[in-house]
Amino acid sequence: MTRNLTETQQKILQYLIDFKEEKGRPPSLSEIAAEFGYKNRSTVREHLMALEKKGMIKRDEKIARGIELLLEENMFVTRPIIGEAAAGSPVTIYPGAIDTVDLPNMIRMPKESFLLKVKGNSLKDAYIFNGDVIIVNPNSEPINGRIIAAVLDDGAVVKRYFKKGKKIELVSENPEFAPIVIEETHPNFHVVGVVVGVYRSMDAKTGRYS
Amino acid sequence: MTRNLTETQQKILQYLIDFKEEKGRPPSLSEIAAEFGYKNRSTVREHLMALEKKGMIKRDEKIARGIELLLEENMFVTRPIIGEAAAGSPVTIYPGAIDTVDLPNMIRMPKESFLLKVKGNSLKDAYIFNGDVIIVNPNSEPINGRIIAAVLDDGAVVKRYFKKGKKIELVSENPEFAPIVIEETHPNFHVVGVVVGVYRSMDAKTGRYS
DNA sequence: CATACTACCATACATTTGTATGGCAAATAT
DNA sequence: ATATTTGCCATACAAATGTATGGTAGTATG
Repeated sequence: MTRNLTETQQKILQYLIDFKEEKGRPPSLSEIAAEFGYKNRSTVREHLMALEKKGMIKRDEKIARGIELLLEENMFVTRPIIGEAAAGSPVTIYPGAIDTVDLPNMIRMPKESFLLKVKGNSLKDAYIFNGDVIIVNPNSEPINGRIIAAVLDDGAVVKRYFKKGKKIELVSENPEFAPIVIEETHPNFHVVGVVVGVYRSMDAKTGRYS
Repeated sequence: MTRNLTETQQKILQYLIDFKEEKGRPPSLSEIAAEFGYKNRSTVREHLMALEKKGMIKRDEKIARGIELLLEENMFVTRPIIGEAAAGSPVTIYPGAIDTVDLPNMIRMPKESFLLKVKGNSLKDAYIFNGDVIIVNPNSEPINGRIIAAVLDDGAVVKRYFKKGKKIELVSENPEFAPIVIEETHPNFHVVGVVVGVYRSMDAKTGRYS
């Protein structure tokens, strides 16, 4: 029966997802009503029943906040990749999502973090390869020796970070590229975040990237 | 004030985590009481207040299921690794967790999947290295060419899977190891799951694994 | 035109849920 | 030995929450 959702239903479903993501629990009928300006919980209930009928949620009747999101049962969740990163030559980070990657359900983005898809094999000495997805956490402080993503002048770089006095050294994993040394106060340098992990999907038929 | 938790408090905290993991929402006082055989919600409330005082949870007072797990606010969530896997030589998968890995918060296990830590560099031709964590999905059907984890006789193998007629060929990424060929009906062969991804934490100071 | 669906409201009701206070027994600390 | 903490219970209460039924309006659908 999974017909298309009406506009209202879509908005409510989105709210259910966002609310749960943020607060860690589903909203109550009252909370949904307040969000959408409904003066009545019954209205909300009807929408929820519609969403249930269409297979988007499962309601635990009689139970407070008994809303289960069936979307989350999927094994894979599609997440946006907001740019591409290469080690040697800077690559622009696009403002919007340019690509998506299917991450296992277990992989859920904290709102702050984002993904970059690695282009080329210039990071191979750090065991990061073409097509890998790096997880960047913008809230981590850069620590000497950690791999960071940064904006430098006209593009983005992914390099190992070393702060030495008032100078910052950005070292590529690939010895072919000489370290970049800049002043701490460099006007067009901004650390985007620390690379906290690498994820590689095994979806590809071969699992190889060459 | 984060003193050590009493035994009861630990059990309740664990229940909060498990419940939320499974049902997608925190439990109510009644549900906790039922679980532990308390005839009274006040008892539960006292334990929750103790947990809050000790900084383990945050309660949204007056709100149904207003229990926030402060553990989950952390950027990293500790997940159990249930075994170690090498490409060449089979390694036992232990029944319980033998080790843990800190995954970014974004990485949350679907109940079905599990993690294996890779030992040695024998999978290096698949760009999987010592210390990497592979994500195994037991519900995926093995497809020719995919890397699978399987139990063979006395241990576990992680190899590329090829089914050719009534024979199954398990190919190591490392050419030093000859392919294993078994009958489809081999009594002690069981596919554990398909390797759907690889995760590598960048926690290590250097980010290198050698 | 009649029918069905969507979207909202009002009112009423029963449960669930969290809160509050007081009491009791056993273990632990001073 | 006396106080404190821990762990549990009983009872009562108020608010939050989900349910139920009936009503109005607009818009599609046949």
